[in-house]
Amino acid sequence: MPAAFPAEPQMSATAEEEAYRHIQRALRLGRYKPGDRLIPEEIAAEIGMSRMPVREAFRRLASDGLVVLRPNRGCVVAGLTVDELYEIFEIRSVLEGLAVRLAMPRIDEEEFEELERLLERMERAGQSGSSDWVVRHQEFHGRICALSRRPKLIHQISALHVVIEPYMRIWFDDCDKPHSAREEHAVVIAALRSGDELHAEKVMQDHILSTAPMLAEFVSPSR
Amino acid sequence: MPAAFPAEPQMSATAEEEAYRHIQRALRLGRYKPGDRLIPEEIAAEIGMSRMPVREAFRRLASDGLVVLRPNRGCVVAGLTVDELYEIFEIRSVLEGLAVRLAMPRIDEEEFEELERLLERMERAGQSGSSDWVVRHQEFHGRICALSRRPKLIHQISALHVVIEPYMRIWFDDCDKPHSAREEHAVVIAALRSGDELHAEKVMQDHILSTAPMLAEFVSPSR
DNA sequence: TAAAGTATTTTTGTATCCACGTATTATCAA
DNA sequence: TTGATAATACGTGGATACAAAAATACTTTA
Repeated sequence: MPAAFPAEPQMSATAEEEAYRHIQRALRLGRYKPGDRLIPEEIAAEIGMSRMPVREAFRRLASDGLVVLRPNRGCVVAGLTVDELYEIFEIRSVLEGLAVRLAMPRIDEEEFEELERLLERMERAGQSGSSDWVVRHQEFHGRICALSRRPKLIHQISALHVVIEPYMRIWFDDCDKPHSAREEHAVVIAALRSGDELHAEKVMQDHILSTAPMLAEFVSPSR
Repeated sequence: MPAAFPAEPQMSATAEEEAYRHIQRALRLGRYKPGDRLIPEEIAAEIGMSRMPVREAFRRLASDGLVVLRPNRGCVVAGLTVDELYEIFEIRSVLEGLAVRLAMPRIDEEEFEELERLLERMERAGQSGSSDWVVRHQEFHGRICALSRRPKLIHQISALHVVIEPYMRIWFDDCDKPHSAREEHAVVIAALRSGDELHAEKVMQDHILSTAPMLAEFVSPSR
C-alpha cells in the first residue's frame, strides 16, 4: 500500500529531525501564529537539546516556506497573504492535476474503493466536527498523488499541503462548509473513472481552484 | 525590469548565505560530482569560516535536492536517475506552462522584443560554444516566468533549473544539439504572440517535455 | 520633545570537546 | 588465497562556552 503524505513517520530521529518534526507539527496545528518569533534557546530547552540542531531545523522550515529567517533578526512564523494563498492554490492545481493525469492509468477497481472509503472517512470526520477532517482531506489528495508514483511530485505537493494546513483548520473550525466538500471530491473520483486523463486533470484543477476563494476570507493579513 | 532567475544576487552575506551560495555555485558548475562527499571541515576552511554555517547550508541544499544528507553518513552530492530527470521535466512542464498562461496577458510589444533579444543572445552563446548557453537559456525561461509575477512559482521553477543545470552543461558540452533550440524557443514566442493562453501553455509544456529525452542520455547512473 | 549616545539583549559565529556510528584496515582462521 | 572478525581511524552529530556584531531598548541631554 503506497503511503499517503503526512510522509515519513519513521523513527530514526537525529536531534535535528526531532526539532524539525516538533516545530513543523506545532505550525501545522497552528500552535504558533504567523508573526510569532521562534527563539532557538526556548525551543531547544523545550525539546531538551542544544541550539544547534534547532537552528538547522529552522533552515529547512524556511526552505519549506513555513518560517521566515531574516539576517540578524531571527526566525518568525510565516503567514500567507491572500495573494500568496491564491498562488499556492494555482501551483497545487497544476501539480495535483499532473498527479491525477499520471495516476489515472494505474487505478483499478480496488483503488477506487479505497478512494471512496477515504472520502467517506473524510465526511464522517466532517460531520463529527473533529478537526482531523483536514488530515482526512490530505489523505484523500495524498492517496491520489501517491498513485502517480512520482516521488518528487508527491513531495512538492505534500509540502504545499503543510503550508496551507493551518488555514484549512481555521476554515474548518469557523464554518462547516467542508460538508459540501463531499460532492466536490466525488466529482473527482467520477472524473477518474471516466478514463479521460485530460478531463480528470481539468476536474482536479477546477476542484482545487474552487476552494481557494472560500479559504481566502480566513487569511490573516500577515506581515 | 523584473529580475530573471539566478535570483537574489543581493549582497547581505551572513556566513551561512555565503556557504550556501558557494556550494550551490560549485554544484551548478559541476565542480562537485554526484556521489562526492562534502566534508564540512574542508568547505569551512575553504571559505574561511567554522563548521556551523556550512552545516546549516547543507540543510538548505538538501531541501533543494542538490545534496543528500544521511544520518551519521554526512553530506553527499545528489545525482539524478533518468526517472528523476524525467520527473523534474514533467513538473517543469506544468509549472512553466502555468507561468506562461499567467504571463501572457502582461506581455506587450516591448517585452516581446526583449524576449527576442534574449533568444538571440542565447543563440550567439550557443554558436561560440561558450557554455554560458545554459545561463542564457535559463535567462530566457526565467524572463517569461518573471512576467507571471508569482514569486513562489518563480522560486520553485528556479530551484528546478538549478537542479538540472549540471546536466544541461554536460549535454551542451558533449553535443551541439542546442543549436536547434533556436526554433524550439521561437515557437514559444510565437505561441505567446498568438494571444491564446491555453495554446501557449500547451506549447511550453511540449517544448519542455521534448528536451527531456535528449538530456536523458547524458545522465549518470547515480546511486 | 527630539536627537544622540549608551547599555542591553539577541543573534550569529567561533573554538573546543566528546560520544558514537561508519568505514577501513589489519589480523587471523579455514 | 579467501572470508570472517577485530582493531582503528575518521567523520558526524551534538554540547558548551565564549566573542563579536547587530538590533533593540533606555537614558540623557539639548
